[in-house]
Amino acid sequence: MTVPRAAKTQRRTRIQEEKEERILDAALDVFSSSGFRGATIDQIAEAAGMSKPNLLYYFRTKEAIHRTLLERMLFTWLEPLQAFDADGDPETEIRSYIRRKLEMSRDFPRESRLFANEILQGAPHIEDEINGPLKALVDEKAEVIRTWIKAGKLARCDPYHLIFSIWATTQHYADFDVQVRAVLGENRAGEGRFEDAARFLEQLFMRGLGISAA
Amino acid sequence: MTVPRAAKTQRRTRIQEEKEERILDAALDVFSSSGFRGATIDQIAEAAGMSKPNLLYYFRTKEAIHRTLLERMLFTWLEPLQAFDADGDPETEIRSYIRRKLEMSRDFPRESRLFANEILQGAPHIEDEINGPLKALVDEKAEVIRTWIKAGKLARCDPYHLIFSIWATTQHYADFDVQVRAVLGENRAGEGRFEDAARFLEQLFMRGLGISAA
DNA sequence: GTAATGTTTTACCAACCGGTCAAATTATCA
DNA sequence: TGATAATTTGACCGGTTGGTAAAACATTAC
Repeated sequence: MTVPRAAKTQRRTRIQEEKEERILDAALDVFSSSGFRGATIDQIAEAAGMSKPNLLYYFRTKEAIHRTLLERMLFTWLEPLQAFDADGDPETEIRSYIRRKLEMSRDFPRESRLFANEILQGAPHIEDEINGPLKALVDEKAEVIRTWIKAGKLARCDPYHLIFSIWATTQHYADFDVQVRAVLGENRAGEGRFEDAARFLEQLFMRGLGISAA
Repeated sequence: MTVPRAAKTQRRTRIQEEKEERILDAALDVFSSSGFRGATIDQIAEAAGMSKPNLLYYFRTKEAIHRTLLERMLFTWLEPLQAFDADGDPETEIRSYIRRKLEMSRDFPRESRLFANEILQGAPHIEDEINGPLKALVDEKAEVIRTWIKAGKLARCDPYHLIFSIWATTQHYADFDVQVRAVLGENRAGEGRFEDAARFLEQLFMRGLGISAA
């Protein structure tokens, strides 16, 4: 008996902590490469090195694992945009935003793919977050960009599509990694590809937005 | 008896033609929003308005449907890049490439998502196409871009990352449609969003690549 | 019209899926 | 140490899944 399944808000054993972490890590592997429906508990359990019932002792359902992963991911995912500072100057802010997003694609590709999978399938599990907090945050930062434009610090452009294009270009290196590697070939697909991408994107956006050339 | 299942290269009945088309259309719906593993034959059959065994009379396996869709899609998908003309001038070529890719995101979002799903999951079914024809095509066009740069018609930049960034920004409007709509809100998420995107992207790339301002 | 061919349906199967249960095992702590 | 609570396991269940078999039904060609 004893129903500590997935923690009762308090009192988490060392084992609980450890196993839950292992499950989430394994689940991130599986969900990010198969989507929610395509993933099976057995796959996750095997990747985590435990039996299915044992896994279900820590997370009651497949959805519970998925939900936990999405919550964690969303937080870190939006952090770089949070950092966007209205008082900073556009060049620094945009340049470092691109850089941070690119670093996230490099260091957390599975999280990026988890998110991509979720959105691709219509965001059934994070509809509220998308329509609520995420939209609010983007609205806020779009306003910041607009003030920069009004102050003549930035070429006139649609701030929403600017944000979309930064998301798209940076996340591409995580979500379409297989394609990027294949196209670049063995010589150029090493870790250096992120440096190359950073150089290209910074130039593109700096010049494209009428900021001093890169 | 009679084993015409999925066509014996010749002699296709009107009914065959018609039903296969209906199946592929339904399958595109399902695969593009659930991925290969997440899709079920039953879902496809229901969407196509026929029984599962009936569907399996036309396509022997789930994989056969998926393979057919991917083949068709890849052809149309790469066509715009094919059109990239070395003798044209960079401004026209790049501008119309962006425009065509954006139109494809608008008119064939399901195809875009089918492709995105496949790449996200590691491209298990189109590995060969990616490493072969696709890479070759990109290599060829990257060379075209390089000659433009050498001729001083374009700012110096990495042609591969240029192509990636066009792919990423345009396909974003199909693959991340749910997010785009949510962020833009009801007022600005109408069909006009593609016009806005086109305007923004053309400006970004034209200026970013050192071509006359948009 | 009838025979051959093409199409659809009903019934079915074995494997897999998410999840439960109760018993067995292990860790914790007084 | 022993009692108690935490963890792990194997056996199991009902529903779903990809796919088959065979017969009923429809269409076409002669």
